[in-house]
Amino acid sequence: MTDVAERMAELRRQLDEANYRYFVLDDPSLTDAEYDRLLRELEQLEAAHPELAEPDSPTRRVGAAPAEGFAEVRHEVPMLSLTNAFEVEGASNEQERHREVAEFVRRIVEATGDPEPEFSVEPKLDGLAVSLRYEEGRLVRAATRGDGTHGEDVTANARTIRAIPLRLRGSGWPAVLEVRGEVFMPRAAFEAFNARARERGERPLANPRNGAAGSLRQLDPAVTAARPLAFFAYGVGVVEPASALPERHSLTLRWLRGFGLPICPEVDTARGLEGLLAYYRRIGAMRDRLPWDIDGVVYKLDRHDLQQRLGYVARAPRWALAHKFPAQEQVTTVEAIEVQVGRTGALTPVARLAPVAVAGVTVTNATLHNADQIARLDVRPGDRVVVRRAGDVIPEVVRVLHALRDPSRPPPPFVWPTQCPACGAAVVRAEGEAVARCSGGLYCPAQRKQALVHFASRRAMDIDGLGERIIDDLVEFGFVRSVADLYRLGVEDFLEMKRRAEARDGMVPATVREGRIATRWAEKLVAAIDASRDTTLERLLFALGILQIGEETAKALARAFGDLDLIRHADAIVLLAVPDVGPKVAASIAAFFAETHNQEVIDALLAAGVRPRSSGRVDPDLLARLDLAGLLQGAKRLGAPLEGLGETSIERIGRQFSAIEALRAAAPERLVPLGVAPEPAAALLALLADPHWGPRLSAAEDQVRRMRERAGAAGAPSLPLAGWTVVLTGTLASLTRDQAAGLLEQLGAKVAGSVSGRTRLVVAGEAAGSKLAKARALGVEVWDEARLLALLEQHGLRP
DNA sequence: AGCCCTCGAGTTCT
DNA sequence: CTCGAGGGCT
Repeated sequence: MTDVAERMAELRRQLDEANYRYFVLDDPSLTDAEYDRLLRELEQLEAAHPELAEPDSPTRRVGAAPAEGFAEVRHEVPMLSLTNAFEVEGASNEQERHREVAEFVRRIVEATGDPEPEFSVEPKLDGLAVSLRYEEGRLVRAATRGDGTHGEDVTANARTIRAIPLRLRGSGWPAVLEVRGEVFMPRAAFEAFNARARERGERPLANPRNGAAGSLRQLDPAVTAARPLAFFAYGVGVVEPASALPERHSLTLRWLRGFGLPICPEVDTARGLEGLLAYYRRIGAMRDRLPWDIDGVVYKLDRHDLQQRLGYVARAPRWALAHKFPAQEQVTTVEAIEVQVGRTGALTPVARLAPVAVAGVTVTNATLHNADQIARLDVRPGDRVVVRRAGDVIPEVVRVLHALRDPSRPPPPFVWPTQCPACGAAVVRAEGEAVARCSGGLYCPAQRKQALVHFASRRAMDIDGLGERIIDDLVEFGFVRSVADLYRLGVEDFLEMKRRAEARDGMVPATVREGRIATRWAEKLVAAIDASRDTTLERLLFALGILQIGEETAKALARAFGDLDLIRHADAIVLLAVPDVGPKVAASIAAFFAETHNQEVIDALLAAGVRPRSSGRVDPDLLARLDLAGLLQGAKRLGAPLEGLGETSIERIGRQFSAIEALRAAAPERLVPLGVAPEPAAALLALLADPHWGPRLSAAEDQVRRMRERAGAAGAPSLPLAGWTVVLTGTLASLTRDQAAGLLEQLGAKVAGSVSGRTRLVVAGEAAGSKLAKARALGVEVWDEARLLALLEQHGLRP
């Protein structure tokens, strides 16, 4: 019993503290979810042990006393709080999951005798509740809720909110009307406000709710006026004469709207439990698309006379219920901060979290991105943190609850490692770059493993079943060092690997017990590896894991050269002629192929029977760009010392000379008639004599010559959509987006993800959204699916 | 020289 | 999905 009493005291202390910080200081230390959880625990304990309940318990009041600086206002008709209902986690069916709502409806059915009572339903906005008093149609006072009976006078601030009318419209209003509603900050306004604040170097608001609450409690109304606040009315307080009030809540809202008061557009009515839950689901589904933050929906028995009959429990009406959505933010503890090593050696800090349920899934990890982010958040092992699922998918640490740190023993700050946690190599962070990298390269086991995972992944070599777990073991037991080793593995190798893994994990050797199944598994893997031998050049290029080479650049390279052999021996000068390849990317590719080890791996892959399919045809546009001028231009972009030699000069020189050799043999005087000043001319000839650049340019020229020979005189037939940038939007009926993109590319088009000035065509399927709108705004040509199919048909392509 | 767009890379959980 | 940075256009 003492334990229970202590726990209750602790809960009361925590809740009081949270109230104080939230209501008085506007600096919350707990999330709503955390606060609600503590409050409910205390409620349950008080219900189970009424003798230990205290009259001033946080469960008996809505908020803390008003802060100094605002006059106190007494609410004649108290501003009520609502009973909250939450989803029951892990419930097997709808009824059970919404048990509290079902009980709410059942009680009302019993009390009213109506088997399907009618409710007024509305979204529960996340803002600040206020009461607006209108006398003779004029706004005379605005007050915050405070503790429900005493609030703060915020008239001056409320008057600055444009959504709040200073005078009621029309003439049918009662002599005294108190309007209850929510002041909030629409999401877009919040984003815009913060963007501006950041531009000016001011502190951005933490979230729209705090933005609203903080703004209304500014002592200087000018500050409030600058904040983009909005208001929705959802009820009434004092109404004189009382007879003016309509008979139903839904009619009351309409009545208020008639006076020029904003009402939430999603307000509706619903019948019975099924009607309420349907509304809950409908609003829940559109939650992310709504322009304001909501944390649930509110159900109110529609008829006022029936409301009267049901009455109140403490401060909460029995005729209304707030049905809350599962929390999207939760508080948990950082158990450790670890550093992961990625495929490229990038070091990423990850917070290991005490497991916590956020919007339906259990979260245990959250990325911290990089050192800057850790510094910005000031997150340390042991900290209590607010976790959110960003975009409802990837968990992220929103902020650290620094107030909850024990000031006498603050946790030690996270120290960035100087050595790679996987291989011990030095950690380097290039100047001006956000990421730190392990310098171990392929000697680092973590990088090697990730390189293998990438190689096998779906968009690369697509080796089905070869996931991270298996690759870990293959590397650990020495079966595989490079990607080429995969093609040497047999069924027995996989079985042996599994036996060792099981022995290591101290498991019953299932391989032995379930020999058949294990053998089937190994055979499948070997077959999947075998199947990957038949691949395309672009997939293989992507799979190699060359820094800066993703799917798109791999595709561009494959399309331009049409042959692996040309690419793996190409100089950066030649690579630069590929569209979307600039100096950095070209250098990265050349550096990769300059490594003997990488060339050996490619040889081993080819020897193992990997056959990258490719057109075998050099893109004529590429060759066109690789004339003498193109080569010189490329050398200049790669840092060759050709200051003062402009583009037009290079063009002229290229037209005048047939080849590098001819230029090298030329006297400087021959360049002068071309309009080239003496110094740049000398610089150019010096470059050709330079022991590094001279031979390099000649070699590049040789490469281009070989490519020309290979291309032959035929020349490529031009494709119907060559040079077109096409964007797909909406859902196509007869083919997937990927298929459509593939077919369009076969016609020579470049398929982009978003509409811009460069877009030549938009293909719009069903339910096309913003991209279509933007295309129309920009006057971009728009096709429907039928038109696309007709074009494909015309060129012998079928979905 | 500066801006806009696109691409690459990393991330979570079922 | 989000960030950062590379590439190319104005």
